[in-house]
Amino acid sequence: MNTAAPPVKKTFKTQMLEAREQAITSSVNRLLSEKGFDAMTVDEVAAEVGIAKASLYKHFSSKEALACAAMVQAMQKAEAFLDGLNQPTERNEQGSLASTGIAVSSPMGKLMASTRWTLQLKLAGQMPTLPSQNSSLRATLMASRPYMDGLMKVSDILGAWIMQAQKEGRINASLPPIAVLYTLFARACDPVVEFLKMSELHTDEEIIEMVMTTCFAGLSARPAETST
Amino acid sequence: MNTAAPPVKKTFKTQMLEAREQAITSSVNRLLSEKGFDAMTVDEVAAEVGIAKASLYKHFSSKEALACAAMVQAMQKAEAFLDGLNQPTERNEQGSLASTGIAVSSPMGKLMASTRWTLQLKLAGQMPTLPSQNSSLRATLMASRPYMDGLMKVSDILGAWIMQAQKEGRINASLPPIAVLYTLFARACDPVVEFLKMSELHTDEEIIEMVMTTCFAGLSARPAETST
DNA sequence: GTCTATAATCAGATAGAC
DNA sequence: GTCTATCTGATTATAGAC
Repeated sequence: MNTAAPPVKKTFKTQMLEAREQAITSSVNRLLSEKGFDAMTVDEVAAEVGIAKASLYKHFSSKEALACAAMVQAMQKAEAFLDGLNQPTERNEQGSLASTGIAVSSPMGKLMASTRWTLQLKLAGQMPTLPSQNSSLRATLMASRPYMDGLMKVSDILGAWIMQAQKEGRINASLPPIAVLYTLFARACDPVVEFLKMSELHTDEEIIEMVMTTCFAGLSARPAETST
Repeated sequence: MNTAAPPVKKTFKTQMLEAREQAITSSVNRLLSEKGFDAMTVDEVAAEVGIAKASLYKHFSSKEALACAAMVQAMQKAEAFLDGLNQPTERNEQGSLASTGIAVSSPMGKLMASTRWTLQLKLAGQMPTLPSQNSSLRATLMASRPYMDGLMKVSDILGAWIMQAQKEGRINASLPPIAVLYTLFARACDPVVEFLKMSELHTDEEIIEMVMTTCFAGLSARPAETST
């Protein structure tokens, strides 16, 4: 069948389009991470991408849609990472987290790896922070199928790990899974990371370790853990 | 001496002024807590207070100054609360926190009481949330003596408790005190509280207990605590 | 689809009467 | 000090040529 030719051309044009849009969402992602939705202006986005503002609006119908696309992309990246943790690779199967007896392949290990990944992304300035309060963006996100789909998939994966980790006695079983889930999500916009970064007293790795500690072990001193 | 009369009148006028400004900061406080600095408009503030926008500007020179006044007030309230915990009242001396052996009068007990108070205020919609990213407001706050004074006093009090609690083996001594301080401050803008509140699955008290648990005990299951 | 130029809107701030 | 009415600037969004 020679129906192959037209699709090829279409694919090329589509690829060009997607590459441009990819460049846009990438810039939006950075700006969103740096200053947040309200402080980010469409002019800045256009300037950073290197195209005219009007051209932006040919790709995205509003500032909210722009931010939404970036959030969707971030969500899909997260989903891909979580899926990767569920793939039994050699690294995942054999690794164990430093100074704990927790295997990377265990539900608890995956939760910790996910959290660490989130913090790394945030410190690298690649984690778009949605203002928990802004309503116009929230409305757009809630109405976006791709975003909500991604959010649900991520929630499902994490939720399953949380419940497994609770059964295995790793996560405090007295906490509702939803509370654990929200607490993990909240690491994506934890101001402690920024504050510690601004203080310039610690390396990124140290900051991550500290936040991981407060997140999983809490502020209280821990009695010696029972060996595993 | 009959120099008493003029001061009386002046005091009265001052009181009127302060009462009005108190009403303004109170409204700002509520709006700041509800929607944040960016989403809050000066028109809304004027409407809620019940005066014209121009009148607002007779009291405060800018939107930032408006928010700053509210933040200062909140900070002073916090300072007063912390001071109260340091006063040896009967309640403080004898109380002990439910289901733990931690005395309210101990440094750890005071830290937990402070955190609980913060969460209660937040749930009551009385905790003005400063956007960690907004720069114009941050600049104003940094330049405000009353705010910075309050911030430092609060930080000093909490910092002292933190170091004492670390010496007593209550707070994880491997965490830098500043990281602990930031982590406690962050409870004032913890999105987990809002998320859980929105889910409508839990009472305010339950939400507070969950956040207190994740904050101090962490997400991980804890082995049986050594008795105290 | 990209551009320049411009419209439209909204919100912070002010003028000037009372 | 408070008001109404207005200014000003910034920002989102679009018109129309190419």
